[in-house]
Amino acid sequence: MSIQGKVSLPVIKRLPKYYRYLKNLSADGRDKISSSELARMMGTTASQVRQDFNCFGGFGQQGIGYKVDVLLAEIGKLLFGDGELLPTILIGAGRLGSAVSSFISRDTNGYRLIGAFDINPALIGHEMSGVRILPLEELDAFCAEHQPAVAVLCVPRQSAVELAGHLVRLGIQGVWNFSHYDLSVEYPQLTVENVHLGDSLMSLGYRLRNPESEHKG
Amino acid sequence: MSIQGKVSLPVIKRLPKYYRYLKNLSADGRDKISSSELARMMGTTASQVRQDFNCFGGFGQQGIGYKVDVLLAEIGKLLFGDGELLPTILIGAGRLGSAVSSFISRDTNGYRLIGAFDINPALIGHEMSGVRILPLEELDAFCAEHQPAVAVLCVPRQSAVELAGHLVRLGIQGVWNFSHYDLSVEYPQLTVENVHLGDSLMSLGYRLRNPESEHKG
DNA sequence: TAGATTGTTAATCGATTAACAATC
DNA sequence: TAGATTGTTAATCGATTAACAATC
Repeated sequence: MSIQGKVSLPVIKRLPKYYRYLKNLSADGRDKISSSELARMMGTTASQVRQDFNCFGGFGQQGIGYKVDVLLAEIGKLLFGDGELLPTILIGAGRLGSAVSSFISRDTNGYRLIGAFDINPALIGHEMSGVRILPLEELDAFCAEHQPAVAVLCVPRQSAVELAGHLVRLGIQGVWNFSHYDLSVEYPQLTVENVHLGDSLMSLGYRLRNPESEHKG
Repeated sequence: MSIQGKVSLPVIKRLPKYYRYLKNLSADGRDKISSSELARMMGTTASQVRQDFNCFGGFGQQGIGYKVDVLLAEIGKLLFGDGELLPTILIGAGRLGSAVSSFISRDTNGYRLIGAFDINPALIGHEMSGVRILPLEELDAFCAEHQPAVAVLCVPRQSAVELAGHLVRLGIQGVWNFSHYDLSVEYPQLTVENVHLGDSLMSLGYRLRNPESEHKG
């Protein structure tokens, strides 16, 4: 329930996955689930499921299992806080930015998209996922007024570095970074999620070209 | 140089990152680099850099360091093979698909986008990153003729599961999966890279709401 | 009570880091 | 030769898995 201060990153990264599976179970009308069944569904072990849930305080019932709605509520509370949505801005409203903006408003909880920015005059003034696209020059004034907590960067890699420095000075706490640049190295004062789309595809290719799981001593 | 059969996933996932940094060094005209300097730049340790490089056979020079172009060539060869590009199709040519298609052709090596598919009549026939968008009905015939190795799925989560099963039967070896569904659980015969955009953002939010790195015993 | 399943501690496993001899 | 830096083995660290007593 309350944070023990000792939750490791691997566990945190699994929380959204638990949340997705529990959402599905809930939609299917299931009210109880055991660690072993959940583990089987998710491709992990019952031990890990129980270990993970116990980082936050056991909300299962011995001999019975876990109540789906209790788990959903507890993990939801952990992920999204107590209802207060994090004000979020998006910078770079091109194709990627546009796609990601709909994730923010549709596929995640815990965030509220309050502004979008671009330098392309052709995009400025248009609406995207419920907000109007503003010119980048208005970023400072906007942040001074609305105090966003999170910035989602969908800009080319070069721009990302300077922009991150600027965002730090504007009081941004977290960045979701789509550029091919590791912002966390240069800006440890930010909470950064580096998402390098090309990297994933490259490592997939490596694994395809070097199959290790088959007929090999 | 040749694969020892014992390269762990964490190492593989770091290869593209090494590749990016080495590309930058090369562009800056650097010809040599030590493990410690590379580590400092990337936010890791010299030990890890050397350990990683030695999974594939040492291509450094004791007392001197590593030659940037040698590293680039070796890691490039590991990631992309010996020049043969993996034929790749993309399914779902909406905003996300459109954004990702440009990554495939611009920001990665080792892949060749040979086809794109969608069910939306408004998109069919249009060009996207150098290929024409075809109706999904033509997928089977297309695969029979061109034998793609990789499929990039940018479709809603429901569609992804059935589609993956279908792709397996069509002989696809790897899937880059953007849907909110863990294909690797249901299709272990596929090499899958699950990219759940919402998940990243959720765990970023958790970390923002639970700062652990500051004034705490 | 008996069966099931959690909470939690202990054992294992694997990845990262440190150390140092080899060598350029 | 002396200094630097790799290759590689050993030590540490952390995460996952196994085991089992507690308990519904």
